[in-house]
Amino acid sequence: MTGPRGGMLELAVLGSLHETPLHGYELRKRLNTLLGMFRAFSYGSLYPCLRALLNDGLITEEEPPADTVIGRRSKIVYKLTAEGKERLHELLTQSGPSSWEDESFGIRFAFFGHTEAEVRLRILEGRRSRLEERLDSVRTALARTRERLDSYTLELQRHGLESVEREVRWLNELIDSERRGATAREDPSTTTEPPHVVQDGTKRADTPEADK
Amino acid sequence: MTGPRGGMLELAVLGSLHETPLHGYELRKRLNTLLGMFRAFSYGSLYPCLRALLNDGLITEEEPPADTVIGRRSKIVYKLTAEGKERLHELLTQSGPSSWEDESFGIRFAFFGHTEAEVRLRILEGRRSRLEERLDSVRTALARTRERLDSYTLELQRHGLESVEREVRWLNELIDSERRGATAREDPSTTTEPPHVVQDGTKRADTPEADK
DNA sequence: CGCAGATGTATCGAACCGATACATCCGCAG
DNA sequence: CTGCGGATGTATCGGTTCGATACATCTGCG
Repeated sequence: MTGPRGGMLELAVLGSLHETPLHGYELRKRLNTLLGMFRAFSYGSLYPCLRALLNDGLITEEEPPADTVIGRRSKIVYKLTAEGKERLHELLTQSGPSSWEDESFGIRFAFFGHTEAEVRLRILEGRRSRLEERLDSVRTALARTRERLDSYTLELQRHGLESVEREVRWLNELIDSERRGATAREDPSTTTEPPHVVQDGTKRADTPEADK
Repeated sequence: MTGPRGGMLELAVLGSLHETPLHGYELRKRLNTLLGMFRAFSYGSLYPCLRALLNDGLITEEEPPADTVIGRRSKIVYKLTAEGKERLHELLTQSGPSSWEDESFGIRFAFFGHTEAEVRLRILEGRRSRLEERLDSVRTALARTRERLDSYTLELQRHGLESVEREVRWLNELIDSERRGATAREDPSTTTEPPHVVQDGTKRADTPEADK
């Protein structure tokens, strides 16, 4: 009812504004830098989202400094409200299937610094089983139709599989790293320190509740 | 006005139906197998697209065999019309910026077997410069904000960069391969032979036609 | 028999993109 | 000083696709 606010943009915006107040243009740049190669939001979604968040009282326009010329209004700087912070915390606590899909995972990961260790682990494992599930289905489909595909299609499959296998290895390292760092100490006061990434080959632990 | 037909689904559907007539359900499976890990269309886009294509006369419902029970109508098998083939050829000839974006490239590549060598090369090179452009912008942005990012964000950036660099290397190999094979001989009559694509070790020659 | 799971067709709202349109600010060449 | 191009900045519109859902049929199996 209140506008476009079910997607990942909400988290992305609230998460960004949590650091410091920003206006739309800057917000977009920050966001797309933050997400690197994973995602790039456009104004076509950003501005409607800002309006909806404003409308719901999760963000407000920041007061301009008093020395501003009266009739002038150019930048519109947004900042989080108390309700916005609450909502952000709520979003960062969740770890449903919507956290480890392709479009969402990068965003969740980008805010791992503000996410509880337990949630981080669930998301990483969820992402991993999602990918392994996909690997399975593609591999079996490939085995059944092997000789019917032309070389280009085959090459596409091969590259795709390799890429995903690579991401799974990456996730394994991250999960190992999380587990090692997790039980070490319990200090919720400081901003959660990421346990630095170490490498190891194939690790296989069971995963929490795959799909649906 | 004719419905959802500007996207990649049109090419995907026409390209798939070019091989053999199919009904929706099977079409989707074929498509998602074809595209491997790159993409997965849903019914929510597939059926509207089929309706639009039908509406435009690019595909038709295939006549059921005469021995079908009268009142029964379950599967709806679609096949390409002459106009559809024409349109497909038109789509396969184009090579605009829309060919090398993330969502489109995989689909274009999947049908390289039916694409002219020159077009293939343009698409591969377009994709490559698109990715390099992105690498540049992320790398410079990273250099400017290096110390402001937490470890998780940094790790995300690192992984993203590595993935894209990997894809660029892949493209380089493909482009080399295309160029080598291109000037070798000139035979437009036969279905375009892919120039020596990387082979994979696993041979699985059995499994005689289990699918229907 | 009955029922679970694959097959099969279909729709709706929500999310997001790409293009586009403007307006303002600022450095700098003429 | 002027004007002009490019970055900054706000905003919308149409169109594509997803995710969830609904429902009907066919098929193997205990």
